[in-house]
Amino acid sequence: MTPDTEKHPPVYKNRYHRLAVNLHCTTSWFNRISAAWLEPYDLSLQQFNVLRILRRQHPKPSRAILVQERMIDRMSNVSRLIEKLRLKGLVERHTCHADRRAVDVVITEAGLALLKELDEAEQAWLDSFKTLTPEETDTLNRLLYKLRS
Amino acid sequence: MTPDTEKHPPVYKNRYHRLAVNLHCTTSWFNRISAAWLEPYDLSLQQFNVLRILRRQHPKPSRAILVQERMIDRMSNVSRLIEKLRLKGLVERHTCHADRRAVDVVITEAGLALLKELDEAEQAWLDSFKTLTPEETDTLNRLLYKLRS
DNA sequence: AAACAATAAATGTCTAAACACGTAACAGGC
DNA sequence: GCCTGTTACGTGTTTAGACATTTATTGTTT
Repeated sequence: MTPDTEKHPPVYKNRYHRLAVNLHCTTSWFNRISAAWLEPYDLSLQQFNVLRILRRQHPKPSRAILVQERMIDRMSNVSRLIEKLRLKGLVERHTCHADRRAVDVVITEAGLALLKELDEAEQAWLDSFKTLTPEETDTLNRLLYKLRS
Repeated sequence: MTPDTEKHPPVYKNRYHRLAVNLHCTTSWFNRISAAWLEPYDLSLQQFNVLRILRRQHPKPSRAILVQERMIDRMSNVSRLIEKLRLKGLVERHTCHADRRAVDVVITEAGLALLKELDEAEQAWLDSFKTLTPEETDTLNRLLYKLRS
Protein backbone atom coordinates (compact mmCIF):
# COMPACT_ATOMS: atom_id res chain seq x y z
CA MET A 1 0.00 0.00 0.00
CA THR A 2 2.57 2.53 1.06
CA PRO A 3 5.67 2.79 -1.08
CA ASP A 4 8.68 0.86 0.08
CA THR A 5 10.50 4.14 0.16
CA GLU A 6 8.92 4.56 3.55
CA LYS A 7 10.22 1.21 4.65
CA HIS A 8 13.66 1.80 3.14
CA PRO A 9 13.88 5.51 3.73
CA PRO A 10 16.66 7.52 2.22
CA VAL A 11 19.09 8.99 4.66
CA TYR A 12 17.63 12.38 5.29
CA LYS A 13 20.07 15.23 5.24
CA ASN A 14 17.96 17.23 7.65
CA ARG A 15 14.36 17.80 8.68
CA TYR A 16 13.66 19.91 5.60
CA HIS A 17 14.88 17.15 3.36
CA ARG A 18 12.65 14.79 5.22
CA LEU A 19 9.79 17.18 4.61
CA ALA A 20 10.48 17.19 0.88
CA VAL A 21 10.22 13.41 0.71
CA ASN A 22 7.23 13.48 2.98
CA LEU A 23 5.47 16.00 0.76
CA HIS A 24 6.22 13.90 -2.30
CA CYS A 25 4.63 10.88 -0.64
CA THR A 26 1.70 12.99 0.43
CA THR A 27 1.01 14.41 -3.02
CA SER A 28 1.11 10.93 -4.47
CA TRP A 29 -1.20 9.60 -1.77
CA PHE A 30 -3.59 12.52 -2.08
CA ASN A 31 -3.86 12.20 -5.84
CA ARG A 32 -4.60 8.50 -5.48
CA ILE A 33 -7.38 8.85 -2.93
CA SER A 34 -8.91 11.85 -4.70
CA ALA A 35 -9.10 10.04 -7.99
CA ALA A 36 -10.50 7.00 -6.22
CA TRP A 37 -13.42 8.74 -4.59
CA LEU A 38 -14.48 10.55 -7.75
CA GLU A 39 -13.89 7.62 -10.05
CA PRO A 40 -17.40 6.16 -9.65
CA TYR A 41 -18.82 9.48 -10.84
CA ASP A 42 -16.48 9.65 -13.81
CA LEU A 43 -15.09 13.00 -12.70
CA SER A 44 -11.57 14.20 -12.15
CA LEU A 45 -10.74 16.35 -9.14
CA GLN A 46 -10.25 19.21 -11.56
CA GLN A 47 -13.69 18.78 -13.06
CA PHE A 48 -15.24 18.50 -9.60
CA ASN A 49 -13.62 21.75 -8.58
CA VAL A 50 -14.78 23.53 -11.70
CA LEU A 51 -18.33 22.42 -11.02
CA ARG A 52 -18.07 23.81 -7.52
CA ILE A 53 -16.74 27.10 -8.83
CA LEU A 54 -19.71 27.28 -11.17
CA ARG A 55 -22.14 26.43 -8.41
CA ARG A 56 -20.79 29.21 -6.25
CA GLN A 57 -21.73 31.65 -9.03
CA HIS A 58 -25.02 30.01 -9.90
CA PRO A 59 -27.37 31.20 -11.28
CA LYS A 60 -24.95 33.78 -12.57
CA PRO A 61 -22.81 32.53 -15.43
CA SER A 62 -19.05 32.38 -15.03
CA ARG A 63 -16.65 33.36 -17.73
CA ALA A 64 -14.11 30.73 -18.63
CA ILE A 65 -11.29 32.96 -17.56
CA LEU A 66 -12.78 33.39 -14.11
CA VAL A 67 -12.95 29.63 -13.79
CA GLN A 68 -9.35 29.34 -14.86
CA GLU A 69 -8.21 31.93 -12.34
CA ARG A 70 -9.96 30.17 -9.50
CA MET A 71 -8.82 26.69 -10.36
CA ILE A 72 -6.37 25.14 -7.98
CA ASP A 73 -4.26 23.49 -10.65
CA ARG A 74 -3.74 26.21 -13.16
CA MET A 75 -4.02 25.07 -16.67
CA SER A 76 -4.37 26.46 -20.09
CA ASN A 77 -6.84 23.82 -21.12
CA VAL A 78 -9.98 25.20 -19.53
CA SER A 79 -11.67 25.13 -22.92
CA ARG A 80 -11.22 21.40 -23.24
CA LEU A 81 -12.20 20.75 -19.63
CA ILE A 82 -15.40 22.74 -19.99
CA GLU A 83 -16.14 21.00 -23.24
CA LYS A 84 -15.91 17.66 -21.47
CA LEU A 85 -18.33 18.80 -18.79
CA ARG A 86 -20.64 20.09 -21.52
CA LEU A 87 -20.60 16.74 -23.29
CA LYS A 88 -21.70 15.15 -20.05
CA GLY A 89 -24.55 17.66 -19.83
CA LEU A 90 -23.23 19.17 -16.61
CA VAL A 91 -22.67 22.69 -17.92
CA GLU A 92 -23.91 24.95 -20.67
CA ARG A 93 -21.79 27.31 -22.68
CA HIS A 94 -22.88 30.46 -24.44
CA THR A 95 -20.82 33.17 -26.02
CA CYS A 96 -21.15 36.28 -23.93
CA HIS A 97 -23.36 39.09 -25.30
CA ALA A 98 -21.37 41.92 -23.81
CA ASP A 99 -18.02 40.60 -24.99
CA ARG A 100 -18.16 38.20 -27.84
CA ARG A 101 -14.67 36.93 -27.14
CA ALA A 102 -15.77 35.65 -23.78
CA VAL A 103 -17.75 32.54 -22.94
CA ASP A 104 -20.42 32.31 -20.27
CA VAL A 105 -20.51 28.97 -18.54
CA VAL A 106 -23.43 27.88 -16.39
CA ILE A 107 -23.91 24.73 -14.41
CA THR A 108 -27.01 22.82 -15.46
CA GLU A 109 -29.67 21.21 -13.29
CA ALA A 110 -27.97 17.90 -13.96
CA GLY A 111 -24.71 19.40 -12.78
CA LEU A 112 -26.32 20.73 -9.62
CA ALA A 113 -27.93 17.37 -8.99
CA LEU A 114 -24.63 15.58 -9.39
CA LEU A 115 -22.94 17.98 -7.02
CA LYS A 116 -25.66 17.40 -4.48
CA GLU A 117 -25.07 13.67 -4.72
CA LEU A 118 -21.36 14.28 -4.39
CA ASP A 119 -21.80 16.47 -1.34
CA GLU A 120 -23.08 13.47 0.52
CA ALA A 121 -20.47 11.09 -0.81
CA GLU A 122 -17.75 13.57 -0.05
CA GLN A 123 -18.06 13.05 3.66
CA ALA A 124 -16.82 9.49 3.32
CA TRP A 125 -13.77 10.85 1.56
CA LEU A 126 -13.18 13.47 4.19
CA ASP A 127 -13.32 10.75 6.78
CA SER A 128 -9.99 9.55 5.38
CA PHE A 129 -8.53 12.46 7.28
CA LYS A 130 -10.06 11.52 10.60
CA THR A 131 -6.86 9.79 11.61
CA LEU A 132 -6.05 13.30 12.75
CA THR A 133 -7.74 14.86 15.75
CA PRO A 134 -9.53 18.19 15.24
CA GLU A 135 -6.63 20.00 16.88
CA GLU A 136 -4.07 18.25 14.70
CA THR A 137 -6.14 19.09 11.64
CA ASP A 138 -6.18 22.76 12.53
CA THR A 139 -2.44 22.69 13.10
CA LEU A 140 -1.85 20.93 9.79
CA ASN A 141 -4.03 23.46 8.00
CA ARG A 142 -2.09 26.29 9.53
CA LEU A 143 1.32 24.76 8.76
CA LEU A 144 0.51 23.88 5.17
CA TYR A 145 -0.78 27.37 4.57
CA LYS A 146 2.33 28.86 6.12
CA LEU A 147 4.56 26.52 4.12
CA ARG A 148 3.22 27.83 0.83
CA SER A 149 3.29 31.46 1.82
CA MET B 1 1.11 33.25 -7.87
CA THR B 2 -1.29 31.55 -5.53
CA PRO B 3 -4.59 30.46 -7.03
CA ASP B 4 -7.50 32.80 -6.55
CA THR B 5 -9.22 29.94 -4.83
CA GLU B 6 -7.31 31.06 -1.78
CA LYS B 7 -8.56 34.59 -2.19
CA HIS B 8 -12.13 33.47 -2.93
CA PRO B 9 -12.20 30.41 -0.73
CA PRO B 10 -15.09 28.03 -0.91
CA VAL B 11 -17.24 27.85 2.15
CA TYR B 12 -15.68 25.04 4.07
CA LYS B 13 -18.05 22.53 5.55
CA ASN B 14 -15.64 21.75 8.37
CA ARG B 15 -11.95 21.62 9.18
CA TYR B 16 -11.50 18.34 7.32
CA HIS B 17 -13.02 19.84 4.21
CA ARG B 18 -10.67 22.73 4.59
CA LEU B 19 -7.82 20.25 4.82
CA ALA B 20 -8.89 18.59 1.58
CA VAL B 21 -8.72 21.89 -0.27
CA ASN B 22 -5.51 22.78 1.48
CA LEU B 23 -3.93 19.49 0.45
CA HIS B 24 -5.03 20.03 -3.12
CA CYS B 25 -3.35 23.43 -3.15
CA THR B 26 -0.28 21.95 -1.54
CA THR B 27 0.11 19.11 -4.03
CA SER B 28 -0.24 21.56 -6.87
CA TRP B 29 2.29 23.92 -5.31
CA PHE B 30 4.72 21.13 -4.52
CA ASN B 31 4.62 19.72 -8.03
CA ARG B 32 5.30 23.17 -9.43
CA ILE B 33 8.32 23.94 -7.30
CA SER B 34 9.72 20.44 -7.68
CA ALA B 35 9.55 20.58 -11.44
CA ALA B 36 11.04 24.06 -11.37
CA TRP B 37 14.15 23.16 -9.44
CA LEU B 38 14.91 20.10 -11.55
CA GLU B 39 14.05 21.72 -14.85
CA PRO B 40 17.54 23.13 -15.49
CA TYR B 41 18.91 19.59 -15.22
CA ASP B 42 16.28 18.17 -17.55
CA LEU B 43 15.10 15.70 -14.94
CA SER B 44 11.68 14.93 -13.56
CA LEU B 45 11.19 14.36 -9.86
CA GLN B 46 10.56 10.74 -10.69
CA GLN B 47 13.82 10.39 -12.56
CA PHE B 48 15.68 12.13 -9.77
CA ASN B 49 14.26 9.71 -7.25
CA VAL B 50 15.14 6.70 -9.35
CA LEU B 51 18.72 7.92 -9.60
CA ARG B 52 18.84 8.23 -5.84
CA ILE B 53 17.48 4.73 -5.40
CA LEU B 54 20.21 3.48 -7.72
CA ARG B 55 22.87 5.40 -5.87
CA ARG B 56 21.81 3.91 -2.58
CA GLN B 57 22.52 0.48 -4.07
CA HIS B 58 25.66 1.48 -5.92
CA PRO B 59 27.91 -0.23 -6.86
CA LYS B 60 25.44 -3.08 -6.61
CA PRO B 61 22.98 -3.16 -9.49
CA SER B 62 19.27 -2.79 -8.82
CA ARG B 63 16.65 -4.84 -10.55
CA ALA B 64 13.96 -2.83 -12.26
CA ILE B 65 11.32 -4.29 -10.02
CA LEU B 66 13.17 -3.17 -6.92
CA VAL B 67 13.26 0.33 -8.33
CA GLN B 68 9.55 0.19 -9.03
CA GLU B 69 8.77 -0.97 -5.51
CA ARG B 70 10.75 1.83 -3.95
CA MET B 71 9.44 4.59 -6.15
CA ILE B 72 7.19 7.08 -4.47
CA ASP B 73 4.80 7.43 -7.37
CA ARG B 74 4.10 3.88 -8.34
CA MET B 75 3.99 3.35 -12.00
CA SER B 76 4.04 0.57 -14.47
CA ASN B 77 6.33 2.42 -16.82
CA VAL B 78 9.65 1.81 -15.10
CA SER B 79 11.02 0.33 -18.31
CA ARG B 80 10.42 3.54 -20.21
CA LEU B 81 11.72 5.71 -17.40
CA ILE B 82 14.94 3.71 -17.14
CA GLU B 83 15.30 3.81 -20.90
CA LYS B 84 15.16 7.59 -20.77
CA LEU B 85 17.86 7.72 -18.11
CA ARG B 86 19.91 5.30 -20.21
CA LEU B 87 19.63 7.52 -23.27
CA LYS B 88 21.00 10.37 -21.18
CA GLY B 89 23.91 8.14 -20.18
CA LEU B 90 22.96 8.24 -16.51
CA VAL B 91 22.36 4.53 -16.06
CA GLU B 92 23.36 1.25 -17.64
CA ARG B 93 21.12 -1.70 -18.16
CA HIS B 94 22.13 -5.35 -18.43
CA THR B 95 20.00 -8.43 -18.43
CA CYS B 96 20.62 -10.29 -15.22
CA HIS B 97 22.72 -13.46 -15.38
CA ALA B 98 20.96 -15.27 -12.59
CA ASP B 99 17.48 -14.57 -13.90
CA ARG B 100 17.26 -13.69 -17.53
CA ARG B 101 13.81 -12.19 -17.13
CA ALA B 102 15.23 -9.54 -14.85
CA VAL B 103 17.22 -6.45 -15.67
CA ASP B 104 20.11 -5.09 -13.67
CA VAL B 105 20.31 -1.33 -13.62
CA VAL B 106 23.40 0.52 -12.46
CA ILE B 107 23.98 4.22 -12.14
CA THR B 108 26.92 5.41 -14.23
CA GLU B 109 29.73 7.75 -13.28
CA ALA B 110 27.88 10.47 -15.17
CA GLY B 111 24.80 9.73 -13.12
CA LEU B 112 26.76 9.90 -9.89
CA ALA B 113 28.35 13.16 -10.97
CA LEU B 114 24.96 14.65 -11.81
CA LEU B 115 23.58 13.59 -8.45
CA LYS B 116 26.53 15.18 -6.74
CA GLU B 117 25.83 18.42 -8.54
CA LEU B 118 22.17 18.11 -7.60
CA ASP B 119 22.98 17.50 -3.96
CA GLU B 120 24.37 20.98 -3.77
CA ALA B 121 21.57 22.59 -5.75
CA GLU B 122 19.01 20.74 -3.68
CA GLN B 123 19.69 22.86 -0.66
CA ALA B 124 18.33 25.92 -2.42
CA TRP B 125 15.15 23.99 -3.06
CA LEU B 126 14.89 22.82 0.52
CA ASP B 127 15.22 26.42 1.58
CA SER B 128 11.74 26.95 0.13
CA PHE B 129 10.55 25.23 3.27
CA LYS B 130 12.38 27.52 5.63
CA THR B 131 9.27 29.60 6.10
CA LEU B 132 8.66 26.99 8.77
CA THR B 133 10.68 26.88 11.94
CA PRO B 134 12.49 23.63 12.79
CA GLU B 135 9.81 22.82 15.34
CA GLU B 136 7.00 23.47 12.89
CA THR B 137 8.77 21.31 10.32
CA ASP B 138 8.99 18.42 12.75
CA THR B 139 5.32 18.83 13.60
CA LEU B 140 4.36 18.93 9.93
CA ASN B 141 6.40 15.81 9.24
CA ARG B 142 4.68 14.03 12.05
CA LEU B 143 1.20 15.12 11.04
CA LEU B 144 1.63 14.28 7.36
CA TYR B 145 2.93 10.87 8.26
CA LYS B 146 0.02 10.30 10.60
CA LEU B 147 -2.43 11.54 8.01
CA ARG B 148 -1.41 8.87 5.54
CA SER B 149 -1.29 6.06 8.05
C1' DA C 1 9.94 -33.99 -18.77
C1' DA C 2 5.44 -31.74 -19.86
C1' DA C 3 2.04 -28.68 -18.35
C1' DC C 4 0.75 -24.98 -15.87
C1' DA C 5 1.11 -21.02 -13.16
C1' DA C 6 3.83 -17.07 -11.67
C1' DT C 7 7.13 -13.44 -12.42
C1' DA C 8 9.92 -9.47 -14.77
C1' DA C 9 9.88 -6.50 -18.37
C1' DA C 10 8.31 -4.45 -22.31
C1' DT C 11 4.75 -2.56 -25.16
C1' DG C 12 0.21 -0.66 -26.95
C1' DT C 13 -3.33 2.38 -26.19
C1' DC C 14 -5.88 5.89 -24.26
C1' DT C 15 -6.17 10.01 -21.66
C1' DA C 16 -4.53 14.20 -19.61
C1' DA C 17 -1.06 17.99 -18.82
C1' DA C 18 2.35 21.49 -20.57
C1' DC C 19 3.43 24.71 -23.66
C1' DA C 20 3.26 27.43 -27.52
C1' DC C 21 0.80 29.36 -31.03
C1' DG C 22 -3.38 30.96 -33.67
C1' DT C 23 -7.77 33.50 -34.06
C1' DA C 24 -11.33 36.44 -33.19
C1' DA C 25 -12.93 40.37 -30.62
C1' DC C 26 -12.22 44.43 -28.07
C1' DA C 27 -9.89 48.94 -26.47
C1' DG C 28 -7.30 53.00 -27.09
C1' DG C 29 -4.77 56.48 -29.74
C1' DC C 30 -4.48 59.02 -33.79
C1' DG D 1 -12.33 54.70 -39.30
C1' DC D 2 -7.65 52.55 -39.10
C1' DC D 3 -3.69 50.79 -36.69
C1' DT D 4 -1.73 48.58 -32.76
C1' DG D 5 -1.73 46.11 -28.81
C1' DT D 6 -4.32 43.30 -25.58
C1' DT D 7 -7.63 39.96 -24.12
C1' DA D 8 -10.33 35.51 -24.18
C1' DC D 9 -10.45 31.48 -25.99
C1' DG D 10 -9.38 27.60 -28.91
C1' DT D 11 -6.13 24.24 -30.95
C1' DG D 12 -1.93 21.54 -32.28
C1' DT D 13 1.78 19.11 -30.64
C1' DT D 14 4.63 16.86 -27.57
C1' DT D 15 5.21 14.37 -23.42
C1' DA D 16 4.01 11.65 -19.46
C1' DG D 17 0.80 8.68 -16.68
C1' DA D 18 -2.79 4.81 -16.18
C1' DC D 19 -4.04 0.57 -17.33
C1' DA D 20 -4.17 -3.60 -19.78
C1' DT D 21 -1.90 -6.91 -22.51
C1' DT D 22 2.12 -9.51 -24.37
C1' DT D 23 6.49 -11.97 -24.26
C1' DA D 24 10.11 -14.41 -22.29
C1' DT D 25 11.76 -16.79 -18.51
C1' DT D 26 11.43 -19.23 -14.28
C1' DG D 27 9.35 -22.20 -10.73
C1' DT D 28 6.21 -25.99 -9.51
C1' DT D 29 3.42 -29.90 -9.91
C1' DT D 30 2.61 -34.30 -11.44
